[in-house]
Amino acid sequence: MDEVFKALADASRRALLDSLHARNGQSLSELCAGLQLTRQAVAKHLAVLEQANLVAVLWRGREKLHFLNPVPIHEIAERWLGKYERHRLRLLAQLKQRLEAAEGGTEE
Amino acid sequence: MDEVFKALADASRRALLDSLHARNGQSLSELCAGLQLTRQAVAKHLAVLEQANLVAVLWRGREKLHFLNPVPIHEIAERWLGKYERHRLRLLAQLKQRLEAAEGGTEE
DNA sequence: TTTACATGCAACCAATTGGTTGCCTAACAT
DNA sequence: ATGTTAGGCAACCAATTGGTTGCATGTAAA
Repeated sequence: MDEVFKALADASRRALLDSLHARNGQSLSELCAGLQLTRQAVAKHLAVLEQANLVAVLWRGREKLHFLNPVPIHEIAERWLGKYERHRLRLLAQLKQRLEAAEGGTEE
Repeated sequence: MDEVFKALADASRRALLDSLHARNGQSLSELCAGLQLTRQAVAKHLAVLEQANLVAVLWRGREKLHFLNPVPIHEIAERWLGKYERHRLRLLAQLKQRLEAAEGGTEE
């Protein structure tokens, strides 16, 4: 669990997760495109994500395909949010979403 | 949002959140007990948590009381769980299971 | 077989980070 | 007024981390 948090702490790694979300099962070289990083750097990041069980890999020939695993992320919330709190916060988030949709603001 | 991930990346800081989750509104000195760290180290960690809006502060006299703010944590879950839908999550879990089975299943 | 492609491994470097020590300020208590 | 308690600020150090370059390995294509 410790490794999940460390894996998520880096913006490049979160970008990799985003990329995999957009298109799952990409190879290392494919993931390199658009990230202006060395292949080796990306490979290191992917290794961290694998270690944290956030990414699963499948070898096909000489290609290493990467797949997302969102399960550990879900487990994070379980730690500090009580059951009722979770429900309450979900309602708040939905309200916030609707308000932002009405204003057109998209923010990270 | 970036600061939330970095704040959560450290085990001591997560322990502080755990402590606040167990008993909310503790002062700095109270939070120091049990963490075998210097007061200054704990103060630094709390500053990071404040910066990330994971902890809210209330001054009472010369004491600084700390409160856990669960909203950013919830937003993390909302983000990734919203993006990566649940049914794909199950497919991936199954895929990973099959991969590990085919690989010889060396468990850690 | 030869060539090109996809990835792994290792050494190395700079920047960040977690932690310490030392000193300073502010609010109580006596 | 004086001492004590709660906390802040700054300099410094060691360990970690993100990134690079260079070379090695395995797989597919010509």
